[in-house]
Amino acid sequence: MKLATWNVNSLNVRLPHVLKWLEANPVDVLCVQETKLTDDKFPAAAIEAAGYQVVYTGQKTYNGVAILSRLPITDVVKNNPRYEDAQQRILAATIDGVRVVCAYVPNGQSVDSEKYGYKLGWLAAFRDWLHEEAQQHPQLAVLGDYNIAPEDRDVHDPVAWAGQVLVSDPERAALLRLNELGLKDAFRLFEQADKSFSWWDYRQLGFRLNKGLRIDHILLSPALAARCSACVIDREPRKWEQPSDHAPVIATID
DNA sequence: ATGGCTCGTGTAACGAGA
Repeated sequence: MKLATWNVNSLNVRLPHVLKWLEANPVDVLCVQETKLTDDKFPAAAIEAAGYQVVYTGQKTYNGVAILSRLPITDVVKNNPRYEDAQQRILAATIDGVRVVCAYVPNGQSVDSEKYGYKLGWLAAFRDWLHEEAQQHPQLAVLGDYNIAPEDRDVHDPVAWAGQVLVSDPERAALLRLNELGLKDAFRLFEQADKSFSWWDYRQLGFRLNKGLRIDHILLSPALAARCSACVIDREPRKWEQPSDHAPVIATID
């Protein structure tokens, strides 16, 4: 079973990229973030024609998440039931015995903004809810755009980024509290090349100079981590015309 | 240097992303 996550930065613009990528990478599950589409505009028919079932929850202009699956999807939950939030950032579903959570963690904008406080509060509530999910579902995978680079090795220039949003200590501590639930970063279960990133700024030749961050993650419960045999970032679609600024991350579960 | 891209909105700049 292959599970993937990809922040597409507008599914309206990126639907052709998603379909092309799925054709070359027929993963079983793809979690998508930043669809930026209300549900009435979601391109469900095109995705189903490609052989995927899909569930989604979106809003106008911002946020929006979806789960695409080749296998039946059951027990769908939209948003964190413990946290009142108008922003559409979470979907959970059970697929082939695995509880899959698709998450778009708030960006935070900057450490001195109100949005940063929202991000930390959101993450605390996310942790509390995942604690329950982990107890109910031993086979738990939490995939998404976390908007946090866990360590300095996940940052192209740790000195320039020190203390900034996506990298700051409180954000990293919030991510560690998810790890304390037993959730492991699938990417770090394996040897990886130095300077492996999942996002590159559109500006200043960010991708060409590999000035990136690793902020998209697949966290696995202990039972799933034990079944995981690979985790990779696919840089290929970042090279395509009109790309998303994020690359997909894929975990293989045996 | 608060710039540099890209997207949605809406049809001109502007907010937001990361």
